[in-house]
Amino acid sequence: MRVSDKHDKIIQAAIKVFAQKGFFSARISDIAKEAKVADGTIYLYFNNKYDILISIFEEEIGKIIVEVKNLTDKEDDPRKMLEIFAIQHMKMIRDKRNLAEVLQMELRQSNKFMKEYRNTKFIEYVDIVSRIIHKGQERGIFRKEVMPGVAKRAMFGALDETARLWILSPDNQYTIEEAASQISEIFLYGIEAKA
Amino acid sequence: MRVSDKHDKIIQAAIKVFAQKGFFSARISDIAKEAKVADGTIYLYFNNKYDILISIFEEEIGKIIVEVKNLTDKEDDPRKMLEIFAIQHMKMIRDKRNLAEVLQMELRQSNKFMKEYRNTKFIEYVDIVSRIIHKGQERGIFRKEVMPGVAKRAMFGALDETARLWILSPDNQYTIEEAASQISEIFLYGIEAKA
DNA sequence: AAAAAGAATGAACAATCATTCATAATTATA
DNA sequence: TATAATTATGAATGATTGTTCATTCTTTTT
Repeated sequence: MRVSDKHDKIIQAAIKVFAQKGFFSARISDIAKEAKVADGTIYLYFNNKYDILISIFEEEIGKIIVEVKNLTDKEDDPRKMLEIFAIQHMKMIRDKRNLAEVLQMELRQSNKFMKEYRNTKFIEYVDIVSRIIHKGQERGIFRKEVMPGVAKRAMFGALDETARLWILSPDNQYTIEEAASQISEIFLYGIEAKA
Repeated sequence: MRVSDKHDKIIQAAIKVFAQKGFFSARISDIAKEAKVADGTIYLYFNNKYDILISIFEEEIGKIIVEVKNLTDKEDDPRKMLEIFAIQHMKMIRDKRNLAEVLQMELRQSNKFMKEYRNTKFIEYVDIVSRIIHKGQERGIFRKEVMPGVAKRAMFGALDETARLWILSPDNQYTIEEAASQISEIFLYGIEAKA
């Protein structure tokens, strides 16, 4: 087994365990068990428990950013781009539910216990929305009065919260795609310049 | 000093400490120190650490619900009601920042470690939005195609995420009131029936 | 095949804290 | 004022668990 395989096995196990129990309640021994590895082995690949979490942020968000950027960049119309972002974000959450839970839960309180760590990857991700909105405003498609800083957060928050509750009770009235297109529609009507 | 005073002193201290450190990193001794009380005294008023957190949820959210309900109920127009909710929510976060942090951070991961606890108070709060949207749809002010379940979450999520980042860096371009009215405007344009 | 290097193991360690409880201080009652 | 009842204290306890490291297993090199 290649070294990198074990690194990844631990990461994948940690995503699962963190998602189930949360960072603090998760035990190193839980992760080790899930990864089918001895407790001590984890410390051959990571410095400590935090380091595992940070690695999840860095590596896994990195992959998502690339994916979503590629897809939105294929479009030129900011309206379409916004819709694609919404749908991709939601699909990602559906397909990588454990990862999504870790990101959503721990991201929010990460600044509590990792004072020094700034999650630049995450900022980069949200800024995809920011740039789409900016582009739309430059072209006169979106209203100028809308503050881009507010709109991007609002858009992301709307998607994220909807996704969060969808995770908690997936036996829902609507599919994740329906939710995504509803939200992007609301935002498009909400921010586009009147004809 | 009346008994209830000490109960409240501990709650207020806990809000402060939980906001600063997060639930897990907060020590009972930190709370005791902040409340100017012995460690053991806390256990005369609360069963355990979780119990303090749950009490914060129950008691403090309860107060907020009453406030916001009273204010929105003074209005009859769903459009106005939505705006009032947005502004009140944001103002609350500005004025009770510590409380807001605790609610936002811990609420999200509370289901990870408190399996049995369902935060009915919180659901009640978000349902204020839900009912406003429903009302608007009944009157034909808001589009029927908008799914109320999605819209309420999207609205709440937008407010909450914007507030969250505002808390993290309050040296912002915009005031919390500006953000609130922007978001309610986006949503109103987004969901209202075309003339 | 023997020796060296590299990986993996998991029991043991040490530090951390939530919680308890014997004792003390305060307040109420007789 | 004496006694009982209530409230508060904080040192000690005990359970938990992240991390270490002596040892074993595996692979590579000579």
